[in-house]
Amino acid sequence: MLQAQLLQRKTTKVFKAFCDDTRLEILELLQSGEKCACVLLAELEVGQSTLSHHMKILVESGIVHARRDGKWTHYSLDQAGSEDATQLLKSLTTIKTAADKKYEEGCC
Amino acid sequence: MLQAQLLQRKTTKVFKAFCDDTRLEILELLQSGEKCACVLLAELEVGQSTLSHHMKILVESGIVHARRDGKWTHYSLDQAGSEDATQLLKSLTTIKTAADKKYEEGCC
DNA sequence: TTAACATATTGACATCCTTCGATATGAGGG
DNA sequence: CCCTCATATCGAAGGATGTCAATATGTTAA
Repeated sequence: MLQAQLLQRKTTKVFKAFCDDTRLEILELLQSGEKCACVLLAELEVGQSTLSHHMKILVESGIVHARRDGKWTHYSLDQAGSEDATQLLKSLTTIKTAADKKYEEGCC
Repeated sequence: MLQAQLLQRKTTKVFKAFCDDTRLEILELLQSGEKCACVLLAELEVGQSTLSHHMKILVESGIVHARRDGKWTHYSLDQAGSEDATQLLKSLTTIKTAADKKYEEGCC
């Protein structure tokens, strides 16, 4: 429901950027530098509204930066946002060797 | 359709591990060390079949390692898989400063 | 072998996500 | 002020995902 989505963690939003084939293609296109939406549209096999939807997700995740220039919007990889995502991934998957570790073998 | 899922990139599978609140909770629980499924089940507010479903996704993404011990299954963060995911994220978001960069401003 | 327990799988249902076509918004040029 | 172009938003359709209850599988102990 609506409420559930609002309560969803920001973290899931970040990683959803990488969970769709079309978005991965977009990221790969942006690896060679900033690109206009119309250029991305020409390279991809999706409709214009679909591209707009994906760009919104990418921008809101912080992975991509949007720069408006007149009628055009130029997109580029956001290095700061990407670094944040990397740190987030690392912290999620790092084992905390806490001093107060206990009950390790107490299963069931 | 079925075909579409089969053709989906392995990359999306990896990052889907981080795209659900319950799975993030599981990862956080595993940060303090290996844990039995029954322990995870006690800590989370989901049914047993749901937990099993999430553990399968986490294991198949490479982020979590499963160790079978009699009736019990112990899960832990897979450091190698996590490192792979981090590298994947980095490579997806790194700008390639290619020597043959060109047509930078050629929009539309 | 049977019973009890831990985990996995199945089927059903609701929600979420991707996609499209149609339309709205917004900017520039004539 | 209109017209055109670039992008965004809306509404609908279908596919993917998360969840549960029920059941299956597999392991240990009696």
